[in-house]
Amino acid sequence: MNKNLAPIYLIDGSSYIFRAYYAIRGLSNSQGRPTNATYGFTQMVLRLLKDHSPQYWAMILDSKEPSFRKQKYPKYKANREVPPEDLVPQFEDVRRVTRALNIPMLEMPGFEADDIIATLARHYEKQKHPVVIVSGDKDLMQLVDPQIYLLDTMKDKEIHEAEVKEKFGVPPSQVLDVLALAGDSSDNIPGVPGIGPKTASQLIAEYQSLEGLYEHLDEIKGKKQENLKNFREQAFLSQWLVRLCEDVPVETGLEKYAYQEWDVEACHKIFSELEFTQLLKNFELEEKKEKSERTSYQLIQNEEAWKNLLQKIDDKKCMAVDTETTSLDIHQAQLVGIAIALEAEEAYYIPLGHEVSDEQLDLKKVLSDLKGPLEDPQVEKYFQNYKYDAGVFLNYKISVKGLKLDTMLASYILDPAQSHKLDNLALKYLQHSMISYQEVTGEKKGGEFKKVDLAAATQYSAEDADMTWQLAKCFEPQLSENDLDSVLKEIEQPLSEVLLRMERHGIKIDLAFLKKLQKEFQERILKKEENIYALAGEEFNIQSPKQLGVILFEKLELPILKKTKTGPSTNVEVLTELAKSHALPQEILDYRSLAKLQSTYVDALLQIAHAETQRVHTSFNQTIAETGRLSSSDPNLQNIPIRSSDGAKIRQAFIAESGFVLMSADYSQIELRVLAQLSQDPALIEAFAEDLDIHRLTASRIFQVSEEQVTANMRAAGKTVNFAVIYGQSPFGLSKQLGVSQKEAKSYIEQYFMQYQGVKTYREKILEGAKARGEVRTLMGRRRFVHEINSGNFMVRSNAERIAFNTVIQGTAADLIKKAMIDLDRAIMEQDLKTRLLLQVHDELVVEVPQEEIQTMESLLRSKMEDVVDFEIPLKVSIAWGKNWAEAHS
DNA sequence: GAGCCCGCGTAC
DNA sequence: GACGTACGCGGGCTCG
Repeated sequence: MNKNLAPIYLIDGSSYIFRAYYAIRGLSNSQGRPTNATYGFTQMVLRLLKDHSPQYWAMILDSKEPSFRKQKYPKYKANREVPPEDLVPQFEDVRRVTRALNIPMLEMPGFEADDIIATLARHYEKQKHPVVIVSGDKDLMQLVDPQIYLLDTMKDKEIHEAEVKEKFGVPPSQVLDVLALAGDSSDNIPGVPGIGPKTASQLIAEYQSLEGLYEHLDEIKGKKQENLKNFREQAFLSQWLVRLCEDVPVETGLEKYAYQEWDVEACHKIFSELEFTQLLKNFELEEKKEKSERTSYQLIQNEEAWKNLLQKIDDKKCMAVDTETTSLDIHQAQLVGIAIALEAEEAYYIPLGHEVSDEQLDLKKVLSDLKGPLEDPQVEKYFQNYKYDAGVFLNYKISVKGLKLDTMLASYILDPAQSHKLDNLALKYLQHSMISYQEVTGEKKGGEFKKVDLAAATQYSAEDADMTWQLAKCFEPQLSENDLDSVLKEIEQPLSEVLLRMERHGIKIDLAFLKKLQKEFQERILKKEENIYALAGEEFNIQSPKQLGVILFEKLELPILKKTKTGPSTNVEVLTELAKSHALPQEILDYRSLAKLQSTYVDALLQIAHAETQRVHTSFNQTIAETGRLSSSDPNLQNIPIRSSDGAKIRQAFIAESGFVLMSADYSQIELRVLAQLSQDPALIEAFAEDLDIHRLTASRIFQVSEEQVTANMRAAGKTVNFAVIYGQSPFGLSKQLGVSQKEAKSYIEQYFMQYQGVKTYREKILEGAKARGEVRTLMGRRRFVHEINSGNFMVRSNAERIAFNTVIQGTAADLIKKAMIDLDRAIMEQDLKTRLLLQVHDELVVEVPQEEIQTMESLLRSKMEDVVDFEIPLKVSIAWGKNWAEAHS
């Protein structure tokens, strides 16, 4: 191939439309217009453009008119005659996209796309101009030669002569006859009965061609010969059908296929119509520069401008605020600048720490001027992620008050499943595509904002504040229309202030103890490792399920009990079973649990604890869990081990400051109590009213024995079933967990609902409401959409039903503890106590209490948690304390 | 080397 | 296919 010339790319558009249609299912815009094929097609073209930047190209499509093949042989492609109903309108969309992208488009009545491709390919081949056929279609492989190859963009594969030979066993020139002989049921190419692709390849490889084969028909044995003889005509008809026409009357001047820039306006129009939002975003990058010049954000660089801005803030008493800092880690973050919006499209940027020679106001001066309004609750504020910006200001001893609305929290409350990032929200709710941080810092990653020049920084940062303002104005009516005001204003927003304090305070780690533990674990891990290598007879990476699989299932020939997507499973369940027949699996299990504790907890905590203070500062994420729970990360302190004895050692490393204790308050069975209250099931209500052992009660009811007759095993089963109900577990899942038959598990579930009729009707009521409204709500009005609840697919629907029911229970429990945190925090502030809230673990609060406040806090925790709502069902809290977290569990 | 998915395991 | 909600580790693959 002549590598000095830019090849011409001939795109087999029609085949891509079909491939995209079948590969992507169920994509449509909000009007229900199908877009799957168009989307896949467009993606392919853009990918081609990005990866190969063709200088010459053409989009070749099938004509709507029947081809010459069809006229001679009506059955040809008969089963493809009527394309699926939801594909039909997409043919025109594909043409519009092609026109918008300014790709030369070719179609010719009476010919198929393949014929046009063959014509052009042969034409340029003769001129020694390289050709790339963009297609995965095997019929086109007959065209491959030194000057021509196929590019399958979906598989990202180039098909040259060698690949063709590998696939068909013959060179490209003979592919035609292999295809003819083998036939193709999807195109109604008859071929010869009894001869498939394999046999066809062999025969053509041996006799070079169809003609050659028939000359030597006598050499073929048995049934094959008979079929070849009987279907000779059909074989040559097939050959005619498969052979591509190479003289379609099309334009061949190369200049006609030269690349041209796309039509931005047309692209914008069609992509908006089809709602290709991601693509739109790319296109809007183009327009953005103009736009950002139009909206004039103001750079505040001198005293006069600053005084003016302060005056305006004082007049309006309402602003959106955003900070730029040196780090996302709040403990490192130093201010680089502050952006303030006072109206839609009216925003200001105050640079304070840029590394430029331009004039900047003095940081101290600006902060001392701004402290008043920021701390004034009468000056209303909008933030995107208040917790972060307020934390930054707290680094400068400014305690922000007057949070009116946090757009991130509002987004979470409106739809917890959506993205809550500012740029995504601006695109979705304001149809505005924002400048990205990367664009502004001009670096792939880790770009530093303080190095950005002031003009660019103003455009970027003021836009953040502007969008925050505009989104807040957009969300306010939506929140009240959907009765979501109170959960935002009374739960999430106040909570974010509590969480900010918790995160900043952190929890103390006994580093010396943890280092000893690290050493102990390390030694035990090494010993296990030696045992494992001895038992396996070789060294391998124990942490690689793949390598472990080879040892267990190939070398030792242990049975494969379960498979994952990628190979045999080696999880606890499997290894526990295998441990009965071999010593190695148990050793692996022991190794794994130690290695897990070591890497996930011991190493990580030592790594992340601040050396001077010995404290770790988790992030409590408020907008992640779709049920309304919090999540914790960096590090995650909501999954510190408790069950195993080694795991519990890790809890000992969480300690109180000297003179303090750690106190933990646990809600007892909060979710079951919520279930009892919401369902009003009489048996559950009575059980909790009398403080019975609920798991024992459930056991006695599902096993139909008296409570005294319930054994420890039965109680354990009762407990499992109680949880199974909350999670919506199926008989299959329950049976696996309990180790009983599916039939048995099914009877437990049935018994449960029989015995607790109130729960049964309540569940039905929730599902009914969910089906009618497409959403569920918690006690405090927190909403979660469950669109899939009306799906025709059993599995999808069942999943939605589990989500619906579980969300009401789990989410209500989350509401309760969140409210308790707010109440508790308020009481601590009002009474000016030294106690600090440190952690929340879904149904548990951990506080650090000075010795002299132990009694006070025990009763305060109890009252704030137990009295958080007025239920008929009593809420019960168990409290314990000690010098570390392990001791703080009773 | 960064970024992502997978398998696995920890919590409630 | 089968239990709701999370986070994060190490392995291993892809891509630049």
